[in-house]
Amino acid sequence: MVFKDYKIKSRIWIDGKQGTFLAEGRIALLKEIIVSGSISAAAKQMNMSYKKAWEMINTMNKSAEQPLVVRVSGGAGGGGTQVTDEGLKMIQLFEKLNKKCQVYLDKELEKIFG
Amino acid sequence: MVFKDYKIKSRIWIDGKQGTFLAEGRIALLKEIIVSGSISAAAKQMNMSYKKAWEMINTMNKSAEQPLVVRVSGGAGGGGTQVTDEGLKMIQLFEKLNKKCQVYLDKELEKIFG
DNA sequence: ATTCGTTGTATCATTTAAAAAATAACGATG
DNA sequence: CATCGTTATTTTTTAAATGATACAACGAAT
Repeated sequence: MVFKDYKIKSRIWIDGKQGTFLAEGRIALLKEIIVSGSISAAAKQMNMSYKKAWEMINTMNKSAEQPLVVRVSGGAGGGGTQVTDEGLKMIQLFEKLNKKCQVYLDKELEKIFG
Repeated sequence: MVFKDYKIKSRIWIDGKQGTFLAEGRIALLKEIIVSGSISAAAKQMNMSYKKAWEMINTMNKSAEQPLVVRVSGGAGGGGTQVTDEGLKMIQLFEKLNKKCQVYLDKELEKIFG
């Protein structure tokens, strides 16, 4: 069994017209936004610059037919960001697909070298 | 059908003790080496620096139980590099797995949104 | 022992990407 | 209309990956 010391890893993402639509980091970002209700707080939590987080959110929203988040600038508390139902659906979709892919690959490797 | 404008993409790789063992670029490099019998020629063909190609080859060989390439320095023609049978097996394994992964993901997306 | 083209190694320059910082815009609220 | 913390944008700085260059080591062949 040569392959016991090796691990197979995978990364999936979904491309749209504007470039990358969904990927691991973006999903994590969405989940942090759900918790904090703020891009800046989510970015800080993830040790990511606000700019990068904003750009991710922006391209995601542009790529999506329906926005994944709604952003409010100004107002009481300065504003904030909410993940939409569409956003929740995308999170579930991506994570389900990602998990399935991992399981499949592990099984394939096992099938070949088991 | 919301997803007709989106494409799912994937990337797989195999990690060993020394870090990345097999990945897309390394497989392509191996294949170029088969053609040319030389690291430097393969690197040039791929628009890659010799140094980077050499480092890839080196970590691959260190991670493998049996070397994927044998390198000869000096001699008639200056030397050269040959891909071993083990190397050929790894190429086949990786490409097979990669292809299967793509097919699987496309099928999964179709199953959900078809 | 000279030649050859390759592998192998080190150094420096350049380009690119990421991070950080600074600033403006926003708008409900008191 | 001043305040607040957020979103949004621009600029600057830093770090990292990449590229280029140069040169030593190698060893069969002539």
